[in-house]
Amino acid sequence: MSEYKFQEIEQRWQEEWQRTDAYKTSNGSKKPKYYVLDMFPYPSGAGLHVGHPLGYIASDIFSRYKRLRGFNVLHPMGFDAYGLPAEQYAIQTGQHPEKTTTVNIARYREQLGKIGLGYDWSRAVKTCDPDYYHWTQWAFIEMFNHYYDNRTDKALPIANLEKHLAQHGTEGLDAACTTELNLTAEQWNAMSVKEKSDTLMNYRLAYLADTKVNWCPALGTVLANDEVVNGLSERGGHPVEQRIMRQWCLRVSAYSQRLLDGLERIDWSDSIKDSQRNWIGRSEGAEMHFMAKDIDITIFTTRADTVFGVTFMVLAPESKYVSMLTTEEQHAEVEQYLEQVRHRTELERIADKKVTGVFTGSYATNPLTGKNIPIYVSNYVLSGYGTGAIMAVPAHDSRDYAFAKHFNLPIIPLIEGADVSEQSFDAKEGIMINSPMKTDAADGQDRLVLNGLSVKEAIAKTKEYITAKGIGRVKVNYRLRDAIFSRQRYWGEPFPVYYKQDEQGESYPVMLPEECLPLALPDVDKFLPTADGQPPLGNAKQWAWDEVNHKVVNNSLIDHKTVFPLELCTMPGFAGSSAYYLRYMDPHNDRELVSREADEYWQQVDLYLGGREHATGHLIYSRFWNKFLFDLGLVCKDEPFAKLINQGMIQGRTNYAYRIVGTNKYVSLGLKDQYETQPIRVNVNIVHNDILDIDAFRNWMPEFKDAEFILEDGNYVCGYAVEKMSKTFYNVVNPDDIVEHYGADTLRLYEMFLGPIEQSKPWDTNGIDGVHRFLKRLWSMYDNITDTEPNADELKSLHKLIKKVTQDIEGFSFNTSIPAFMICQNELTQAKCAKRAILEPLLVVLSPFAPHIAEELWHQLGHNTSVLDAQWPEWNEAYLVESKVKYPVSFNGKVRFTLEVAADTEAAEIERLALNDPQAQNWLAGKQVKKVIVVPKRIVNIVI
RNA sequence: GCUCCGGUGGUGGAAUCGGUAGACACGAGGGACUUAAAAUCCCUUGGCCUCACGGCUGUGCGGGUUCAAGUCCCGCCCGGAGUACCA
Repeated sequence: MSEYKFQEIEQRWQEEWQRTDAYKTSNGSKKPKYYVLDMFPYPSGAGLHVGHPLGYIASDIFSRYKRLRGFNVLHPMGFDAYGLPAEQYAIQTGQHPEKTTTVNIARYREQLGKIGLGYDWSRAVKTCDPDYYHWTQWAFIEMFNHYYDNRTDKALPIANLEKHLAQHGTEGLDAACTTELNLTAEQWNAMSVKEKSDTLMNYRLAYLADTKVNWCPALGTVLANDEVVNGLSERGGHPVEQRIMRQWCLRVSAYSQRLLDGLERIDWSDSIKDSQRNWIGRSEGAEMHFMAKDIDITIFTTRADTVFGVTFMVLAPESKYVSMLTTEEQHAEVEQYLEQVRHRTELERIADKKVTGVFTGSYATNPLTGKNIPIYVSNYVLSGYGTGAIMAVPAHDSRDYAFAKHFNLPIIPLIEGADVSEQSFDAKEGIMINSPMKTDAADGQDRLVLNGLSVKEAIAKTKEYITAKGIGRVKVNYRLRDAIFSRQRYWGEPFPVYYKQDEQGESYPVMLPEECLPLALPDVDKFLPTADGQPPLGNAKQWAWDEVNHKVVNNSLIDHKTVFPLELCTMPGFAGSSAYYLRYMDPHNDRELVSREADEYWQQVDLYLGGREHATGHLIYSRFWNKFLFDLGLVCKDEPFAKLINQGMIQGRTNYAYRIVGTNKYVSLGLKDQYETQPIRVNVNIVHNDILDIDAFRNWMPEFKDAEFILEDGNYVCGYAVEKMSKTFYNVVNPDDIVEHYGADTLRLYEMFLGPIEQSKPWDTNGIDGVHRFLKRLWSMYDNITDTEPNADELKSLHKLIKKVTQDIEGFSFNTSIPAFMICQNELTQAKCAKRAILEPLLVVLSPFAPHIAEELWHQLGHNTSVLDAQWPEWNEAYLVESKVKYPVSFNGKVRFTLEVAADTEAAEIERLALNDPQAQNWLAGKQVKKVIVVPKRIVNIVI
């Protein structure tokens, strides 16, 4: 019996596949296409751990399956090469991030290759490659040159807008914008270059604006909302504070509704669609106008029905109304409050739920009751949502309630039975009362009366009323904010932007001509910000744009006439990852992002695999970016990813040893309660099945050199806990080690066997031997192959397997295929079967999971073409069926039979077969059959 | 708080449309081979009762629908994930 030499087999086939370009995909093919994509990794210095390949293995299985099914499969891989760790490393060591990144990428490719993942590396992209970011910069320029037209619901050239403004001003314009403008054509035409530039910024899809940003002092850069978690930076966990800065932004919010609607048409998990819906945060409500003397304060509310319970108003500290409404007497107090708010970091704001606020001194008139109500400023109102001003209804909003209690403001309940003595009644249900209130002036005509209506009816009626009276209008609001696109970092895509000055010396941005792209990232001697606080690109000496000669020149030549300074910020991480899936379709095209032919051939990603942590980041930005390119007519699908699967995270399984306090003695898990112990994390790589390798432990670190042990049954048993996989917990398992020990095929099978792909689970090698044994047994089956015709049992076993595996792969539940292989193998071993007609198709269905062993055995069976190009076998239902009664069970006066019959057998036929079966008749002997119930799945219940 | 997902043996997890609950694997126990060990193979393995045949019970808890419920419905408990002054 020959030995299963997996190392030799795997190395040989990996080299062979590489030599023959086995995974190269062509764009022109008569076969139907299928595009499988993994979220490309950031190549970190730590290399891959066993958690990373989970999704890659799954997508690899799926691509191989699709290929065997006759599809032309695109399965590329690349690298999201810009990122903070390489830059932080550069700051510490002076090593150029490009160098670090190149080394890390080489390491990743080697590791991925060892797992036998079949990527077409000729299509690989990396985001830091100028040939790649050429198209990131290009897309940015296009966004700058477009605005969003709400009428046609698409992006249009900014030139159209300029023409409109020149002819009609803002009259008749319905475009996504930062603030609603009211301009006449004359006003527009009279503007200076700089003024026009500023005005257009209000509409451009990529625009420069002073915005409140998340500033992270430790990282020296701003962060997008999705990069801030609980007031700390996602990377590094540093505190983040609010600052007003001039930044490039993308008008993602213009696409809110389309991003929402698109979710209906794509096959993503409910949970991730839900996250996106939540993040976009559509809410239907009403805008209403409250007058404070001659100042019109517009508010947004979803509870128009509660307008009779408004007892005060609140403005966000950043609201433009604050300065307009603050009275002389209140001025000092308001200023002090604003100052206090300004100095708080995001984290402090989240942690501190204390009610704060200040009275402006002004009053507004409730447009429905005519009553005067005080206007406050408080940071519980956000400037970025709605209009930055609210009508406060303390009886029915918990935040307003807390504020009213604190400042002793009246609380008027508006819903029958609502007890508001202790807390507000926030539920949107009940019958309205006090609307209008008894104290309201009775003008007798056309008044809004809500009493007796349900909340829902009252909202509708109020909206109708305020619209008719011109007090307000129906309005939809979105929580989704525009993406801040500038980062004060070195290691990112440079903006293709330079700054000119007008006659007054005011600067405004100008895009580089598209034919001058890519604008390459310049060299710097230091990766830190400059002494005067400029971003790291401020250190570059060659960073000025010669407008005449179209080239980057030395900064000393800047004269603001023909040579201008270039933008010092770089783009954020999501810039490069937003359209990379398009580039794989046509990676070497130097004239466009993707050719029309390539785009029309590949269309969109059919299957996308990645972690769910990108739900509100990358997966929103990509959809936005793609929709924009779709509007421009450059891509043919308005959604980038037809189907999305989120693989779960593999957590670490940390092993613990228990040191007896104050000694260098360690007690086994089962005995530890007899001592006072202190748990110590042990390197998982010196523990097998929770049993510690004592010699390895002594050699692990000097402090354990003389360690003594109290054993149970001759072994030292470790405890365990599930934690994040991390170097500091000594629980990182490197896939290379597993590959060396068990082989790539075992690793692949085992990762799939661990559980459902979408579920997070700890890495636990305790079961890996079982999977490895399966492969060894399988290997030994191929020692004696005969050409004998298979019998019915063998065919049934094989076809059961084909059916199961086919359905599993289609349904993406690979974990249940592994048992199917084991069962089949078990059945065949019992049948002493080594028949070619059985084992050949078996190899084909196994090959996506364990490609190396399948390829080796395939060749041993005499094939001289790769198993990659075999044909996926179809199962034959006829082999699976025998008509016989199984499992007669009696209970509660019934006899139940399961019949194995063909799937399309009629109910009457099933009943006949059941009653005529000899085994069934034996059971029914001497009993009166009262009723026969035939239910789906060929189950027969006979009531006696 | 809100939204979503989940709760099945000692463990990871199976169970398609409501139809034999616990597949498969690990672990554990027993056995074969071996001087011995490793490797390999075989048997047992939810709980309770029984020499056995077999029976009872059992999918977080309490109800319900159904010939039939891990699965569907109602009400709880517990765990996980996401999100949060979003008016």
